[in-house]
Amino acid sequence: MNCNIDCTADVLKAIAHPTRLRILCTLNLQELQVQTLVEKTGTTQSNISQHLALMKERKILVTRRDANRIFYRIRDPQLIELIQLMRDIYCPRAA
Amino acid sequence: MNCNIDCTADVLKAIAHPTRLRILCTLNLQELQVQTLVEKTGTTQSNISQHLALMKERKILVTRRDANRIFYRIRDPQLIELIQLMRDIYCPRAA
DNA sequence: TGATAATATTAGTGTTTTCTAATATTATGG
DNA sequence: CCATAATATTAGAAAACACTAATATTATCA
Repeated sequence: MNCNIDCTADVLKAIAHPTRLRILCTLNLQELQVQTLVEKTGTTQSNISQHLALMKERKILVTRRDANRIFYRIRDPQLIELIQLMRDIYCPRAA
Repeated sequence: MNCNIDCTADVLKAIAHPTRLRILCTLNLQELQVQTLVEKTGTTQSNISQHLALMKERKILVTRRDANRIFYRIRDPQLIELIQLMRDIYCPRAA
């Protein structure tokens, strides 16, 4: 009956934000550098960097450094399925 | 590539709260009246009522009236599986 | 009908989150 | 070493959220 409530709520909160969801959907199964995510999401570098840090802290994302670039990717690919399932149930596509 | 970002984020946000998650885990597959949820979660009636309303608005919960009691249940049972999967991936049990 | 039980709503306040702007850090190549 | 590119950090203001306390609504039953 223990649902690890606080921890689970914390992780959910970390993905429950439009910009962070957009980052996750953009990443999908590939790894991308910060600059690419900035361009694709249309917000500032600082803003993206903060959202990335938040998700990295919670082990949602992992990084790899290559020279002075940092590549981010989703640690557990199941997360994408989870998000899509949530969308299918609660946000059915219009037209 | 469309993830229905804003809608999905909104639903996720609605479940990403310790009290609301506790309500969902308490409900699980049964229906319960408000008073029962108040007792099991240990917060105030007003507080529970507000959280319930929020989840009902987003179609996460549905209600049934019986006399002057309102019974709440989770609309889509898959949600429970989703939450448990999230917990398994990100919040592995200690001990 | 009037008292009571169950639930919902509202208003206000305190806390948390989010964003922006400025600045710092790290690594590279010339 | 210096200029530059890529990323991270910080501080502060604005917005969103959550809680409490008080009150309203709805339905029952004596």
